[in-house]
Amino acid sequence: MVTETIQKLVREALAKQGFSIDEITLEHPTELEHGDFATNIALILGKREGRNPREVAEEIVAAFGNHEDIERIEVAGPGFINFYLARTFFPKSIKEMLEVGERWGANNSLKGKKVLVEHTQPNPFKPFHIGHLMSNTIGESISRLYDFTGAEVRRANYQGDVGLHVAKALWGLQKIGGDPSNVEDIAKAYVTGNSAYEDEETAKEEIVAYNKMVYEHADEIKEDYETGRRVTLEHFEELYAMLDTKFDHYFFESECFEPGKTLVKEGLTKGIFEESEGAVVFKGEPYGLHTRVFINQAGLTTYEAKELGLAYNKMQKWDFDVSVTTTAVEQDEYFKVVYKALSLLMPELAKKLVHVSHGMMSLTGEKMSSRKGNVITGESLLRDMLALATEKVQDRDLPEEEKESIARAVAVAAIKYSVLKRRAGKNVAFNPDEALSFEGDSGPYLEYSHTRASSVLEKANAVGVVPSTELAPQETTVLEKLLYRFPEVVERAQKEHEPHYITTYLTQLAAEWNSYYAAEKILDESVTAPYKLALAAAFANTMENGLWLLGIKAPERM
RNA sequence: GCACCCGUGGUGAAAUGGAUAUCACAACGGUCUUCGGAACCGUCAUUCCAGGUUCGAGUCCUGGCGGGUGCACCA
Repeated sequence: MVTETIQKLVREALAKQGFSIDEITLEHPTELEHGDFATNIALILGKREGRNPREVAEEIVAAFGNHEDIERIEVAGPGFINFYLARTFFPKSIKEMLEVGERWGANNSLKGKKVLVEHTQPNPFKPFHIGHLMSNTIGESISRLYDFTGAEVRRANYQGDVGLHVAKALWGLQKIGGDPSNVEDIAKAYVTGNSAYEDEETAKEEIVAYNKMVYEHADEIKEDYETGRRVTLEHFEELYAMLDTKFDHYFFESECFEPGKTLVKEGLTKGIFEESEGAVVFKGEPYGLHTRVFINQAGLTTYEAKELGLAYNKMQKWDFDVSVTTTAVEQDEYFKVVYKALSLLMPELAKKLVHVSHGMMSLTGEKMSSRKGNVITGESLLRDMLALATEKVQDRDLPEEEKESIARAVAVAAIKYSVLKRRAGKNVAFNPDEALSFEGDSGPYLEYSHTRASSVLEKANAVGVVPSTELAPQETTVLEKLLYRFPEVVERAQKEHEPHYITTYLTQLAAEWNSYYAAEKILDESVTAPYKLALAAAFANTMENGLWLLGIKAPERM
């Protein structure tokens, strides 16, 4: 990359002038007029040597060697050194991105590594709620970012198929005479069971008894349990397909309590855990954390112990190098405690685990499902968005089947974009009206920008114009100045587990493309038409890859 | 009470300790609807408060104020 070229030149110039510095940071100035890259080394050196930073900058610049990719170097402001890339650099970069195609933006930083990404974690017998939608969106995007490092990536799902929620649903099914093979009945049964558990003492006792039966796999509930579990899990698969996610591994709580218990017992003999009030706990206080129960007084493993079991099971299943888990921020403190305990038990394993949290989504605008008096779940949100997107494409002159896939792509883009446009840990105020306006700052806006480029490419194909980077216009466009940065953005997003860098970049890129598109006619029969077409192709390629990283499809038309 | 996260135009967001804080929505005013108007161009408006560190602070530190989340047998 050019960054390495510049770094090297800086190092050489510094050596020539007798300066030394550990790290050379390069950044893109906010203002494009300030150049393509800038470094603040002169400010640091000036401070260290007690000299005027501008003077130091001038000396460094004077020692610079020439390079074909660099047109000029300037000292600016308090002592920044600004680099302006040569015109010839840009056509080269466009050529390269077109050649790389599908993997444009990818790198090989983790080639040969195995990365497991756990996300979504819905529970059988319970609705797929908005938190699951967020975890799915972020988890899938992180998976794809890792894919772009050259690592082998597998997606894992961890689901609670035992526990009180299951008991509530099974008890509820009995109560309302529901059909365990019907997901809607199960949803109703869960609501019934849940409120009965809160309000009625006898119901509560019965549900607790059901819970015991669930753990014991008792004959009385066996059939309903298995049917309900299978049906709800199958139902989730439909949602995953809509969201364009697939899982390679499924882990269940019912498989995790045994190994979890074993680990805790082992830790107890090593003094990592201790007994307290009849339970087995991990004291987090010495580490600035809090105490949590791993095995309760009844001798049952809690979620904490199962988490340890899960980590163990994952490792058994696939010997990964990194395992990322995405959950809601509510679990931040919980994860700190569990990982601390694990780091004492199995330090090698604990080192490989990363927890990424996402914020909570709140809905504004009180629309859609809430009108019908239902609770808004992740599923209902998805379906409502789909219905509205379908309405939107209705009047397009396209085959029905294509309209359907476009509506799906648009609905998913609207939701995913609003989740991925901000830092992962921040709460999302989702406004369906805004996301559905499909204007400006939105997923469909990005998709639309892409279809405009596709459309030009199609037209060019029809009239026989072929993209070429040979004859470039004199002036470098802002579009070109943004396009070559894509791999840097990808790298940063992956390292920080922050897909929103991609979203922000793509939005800026799309705005620039639309602006260019409005100002320039591409197929104008001039000698530079093939170059402008190459720009359109490079934009389409970058947008497609970028959207893919967000888990969003880029239709050819919409 | 303690801990963690967060406070940026009217609204939703962005910003690697850098240069004049960047976008979008809303509002207002425009655009030969050309290769697709789900677009483009323009106007308007912002870092919670008080100290501190720094050549330089939305960003780091201390103290307030406001919001969210978590703190023993739920997941």
